Amino acid sequence: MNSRIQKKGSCLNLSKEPRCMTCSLSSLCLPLSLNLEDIDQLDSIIKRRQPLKKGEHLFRQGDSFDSVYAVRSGSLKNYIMTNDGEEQITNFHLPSELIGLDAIDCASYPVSAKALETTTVCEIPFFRLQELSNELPDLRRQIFSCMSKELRDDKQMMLLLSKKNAEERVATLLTNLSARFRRRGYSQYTFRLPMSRNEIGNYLGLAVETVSRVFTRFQSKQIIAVNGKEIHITNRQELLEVADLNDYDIETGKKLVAS
Amino acid sequence: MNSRIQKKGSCLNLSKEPRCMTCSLSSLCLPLSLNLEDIDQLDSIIKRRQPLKKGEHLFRQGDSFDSVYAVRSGSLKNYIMTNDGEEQITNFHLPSELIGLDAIDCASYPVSAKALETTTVCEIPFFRLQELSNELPDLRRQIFSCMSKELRDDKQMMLLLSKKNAEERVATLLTNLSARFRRRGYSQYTFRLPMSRNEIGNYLGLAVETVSRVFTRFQSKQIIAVNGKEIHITNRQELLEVADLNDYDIETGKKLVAS
DNA sequence: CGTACATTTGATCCACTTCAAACTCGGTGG
DNA sequence: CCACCGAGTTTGAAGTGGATCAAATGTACG
Repeated sequence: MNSRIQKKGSCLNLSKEPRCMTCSLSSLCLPLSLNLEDIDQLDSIIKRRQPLKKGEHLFRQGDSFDSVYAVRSGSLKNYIMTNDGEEQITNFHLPSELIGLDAIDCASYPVSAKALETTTVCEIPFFRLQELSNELPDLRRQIFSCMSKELRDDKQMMLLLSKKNAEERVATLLTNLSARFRRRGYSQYTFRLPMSRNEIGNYLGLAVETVSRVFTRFQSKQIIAVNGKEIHITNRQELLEVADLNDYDIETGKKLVAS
Repeated sequence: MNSRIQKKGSCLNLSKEPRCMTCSLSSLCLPLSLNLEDIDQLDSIIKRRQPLKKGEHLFRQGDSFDSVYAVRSGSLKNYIMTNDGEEQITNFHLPSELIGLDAIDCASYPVSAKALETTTVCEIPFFRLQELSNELPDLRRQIFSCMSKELRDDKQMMLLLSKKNAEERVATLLTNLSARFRRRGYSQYTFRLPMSRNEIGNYLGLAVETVSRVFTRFQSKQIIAVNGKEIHITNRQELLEVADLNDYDIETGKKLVAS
């Protein structure tokens, strides 16, 4: 049995001196198409951090910007503040995902990042990443690529917030999380939500109560099984259909959403 | 009277061989902190295009990606399609603004871009921009900067769609357009909306009728004066307040939006 | 094992949507 | 020159999805 057999997702490199090359996330983090030599260089600039406890901030809106982060384990939320102190969650981050790219031309972070659970991250000092990216076109391309993907995700989020009803929103989130867990090597059918119902509602532009009711409705329709934060997707096909374009009520055939 | 006196906004360089250095938008477009030598190089890769007529596409979702564009005059909308053929407008673009950065790591454009009126653009072939940005760290930084700004704007849009009511949404859009016109050298108080009420509603996640009603309400409150697409901002202060956090009804003191 | 907090469930309310119809305005052809 | 057309816009009236309010239930944790 060789090291290739290790279960994905459970093989985080937790040694004292972790290195990008041996990190189990390397194929995901920064999805790097760098050659090994380049990875060595990237490795040399990455700083490890003490794990964050649930509720701790990685950084706050307004903090001076100096690093991008890659999530190694756990999860975080990004949020911005309205003038009257409400928060609006703009993203959730799971392992292998990058945080802080939207600050790249700023003196300070435009959003806050807070741990949803115990979380470890790799810190990538930006000024050094930038120096290094001057020499490595592939690395540069990867950074562009990450930002560009985030832009596209944002547009999808606008569509969701602007056009989708409550069921479609929740179904879209579950579908999305499922795909991300899968990509990390976890089950796409059974997973644990790292965020509270409140945070789901905040993110999706819904009241907590509505999120809860949709979960209940999905359960009675046998689409998912819910136990607290544990989710099991029972009928993936149906969930996908609800997420994408459930314009007509299945029972009545009546139109639910305007054109 | 010297050339400095020209009215800003009406001094677009329309000669046969326009150059970035002499373009009146140069201080805005790509907000370039490049030195003159660099500008010459940028200039050499920019292609000019036939003006687009109202309703024509600059590119469509799915078209192969090869250029970013800077708007020289006129305006465009970006939109994505839902599975059932509805459109969701994700952005409006006024002169000096860049289009297409969200495609940077894609083979094809993830959104469509359509002219709202007669529109001229500068085409910047991306492969050449990328080549050139390899040599010019400042240019590279500007591209990052533009993408990063768009990311931040997107988060604000999510907040709008998720938390703001109809009046706040419309006020936010007007405030935003006002600032952008101002930045281009036009009046921040009097301007012409390049988009229809329908497009405003689509963008803001509201029904056309709601947009129209808010306009009427703002007029009766003396916040703006509307004549078709012509907008005059009568009470800027009030408009800003409505845009930012009008949580309580001015008349009744009753809470309008949940916390 | 009890207190605080998260989630669920029920009942009511309301901002916005939907449906319907009138109106405005630029263009166009008789 | 004006009647007419169609698209865009406004206005009115009614309906509804989700928010809000209220309260019960479930759950984590010191």
